[in-house]
Amino acid sequence: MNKQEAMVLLKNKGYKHTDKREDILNLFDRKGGYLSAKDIQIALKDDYPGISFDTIYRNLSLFQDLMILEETELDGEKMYQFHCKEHHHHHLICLRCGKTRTIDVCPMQDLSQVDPDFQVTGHKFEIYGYCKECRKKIENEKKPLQDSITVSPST
Amino acid sequence: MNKQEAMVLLKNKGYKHTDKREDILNLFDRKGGYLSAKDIQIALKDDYPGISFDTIYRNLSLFQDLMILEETELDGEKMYQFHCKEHHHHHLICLRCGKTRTIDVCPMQDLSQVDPDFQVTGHKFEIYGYCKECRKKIENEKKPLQDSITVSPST
DNA sequence: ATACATGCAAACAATTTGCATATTA
DNA sequence: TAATATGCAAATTGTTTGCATGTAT
Repeated sequence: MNKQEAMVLLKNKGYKHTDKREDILNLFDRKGGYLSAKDIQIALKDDYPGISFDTIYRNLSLFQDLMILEETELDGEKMYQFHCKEHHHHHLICLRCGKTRTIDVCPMQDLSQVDPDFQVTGHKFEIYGYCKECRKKIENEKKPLQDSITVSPST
Repeated sequence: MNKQEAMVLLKNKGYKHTDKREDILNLFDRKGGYLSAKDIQIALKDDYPGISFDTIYRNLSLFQDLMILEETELDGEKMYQFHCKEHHHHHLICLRCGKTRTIDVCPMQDLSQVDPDFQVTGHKFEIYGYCKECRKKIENEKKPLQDSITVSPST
């Protein structure tokens, strides 16, 4: 799913076009990763200084109902990204920027016989860490400190 | 970790013995699965009608700090169970009763080379569903309805 | 007696809702 | 204009905190 498809879907379903709605979808299109309600509020602050969380939440939950977005919960916060209906997969999730990278391996494939008495209804497999870009940024933030350490290499 | 060990640990660390603390640990010992703060409050209602959530939360978070309990987040609620430090593993989690069953398979073992640029710091793999006991209970709840359906098998 | 534990009330953060108003089709 | 979207304010839920009091050591 992407912004274009989402806009068409909304129109077909009779939902109205609004700038905020479009811009929220734009954010997801540009970002290509998970965003929280707060992320959206911050990102739209310039264009819509007074945008209310109600609107954001209402739209997120509408988008979720329409399968435009999919949700996960990260550290107590709901995060959304475009729904990928093409095939079942999981994600690497960057804890700093929220960007995700698809991994096609699903651990369930190897687990057909874990426990025949347990009726499986769902599963969650997520890998957390830091993406290449964020690793660089983290390194740069550390630099000044690291230098002073590197100067005195041993005791 | 179990109640006995936890009590010893608490004493050694200088924390005081209280009935509530012990009974909370008893709950985890008896249950052997995830419990939420609310679960605990309900379970202790008879013995401590006025038990406050503060106390429950404070103890849960103390227990977590001391590695007595481990936490997961299920549907926006924090859930706790005894911490298993013996070996890395994952869980089948019953969505009805919270009981867990260990599975020793870890999908990370097969994923050494997913993305060399992504620095992995953690992962989550949980399988959700219904345990044997809860499946039975769910069946029984459905029974009356099922009977009336079974009487007229076809059109 | 002293330190730690608890209850109370209040604060918090994330999210949701009712209702009046504003906006799109 | 008719239906949908938004803002406002207030409610809800899960959780945390300050402070006075209570209790285990």
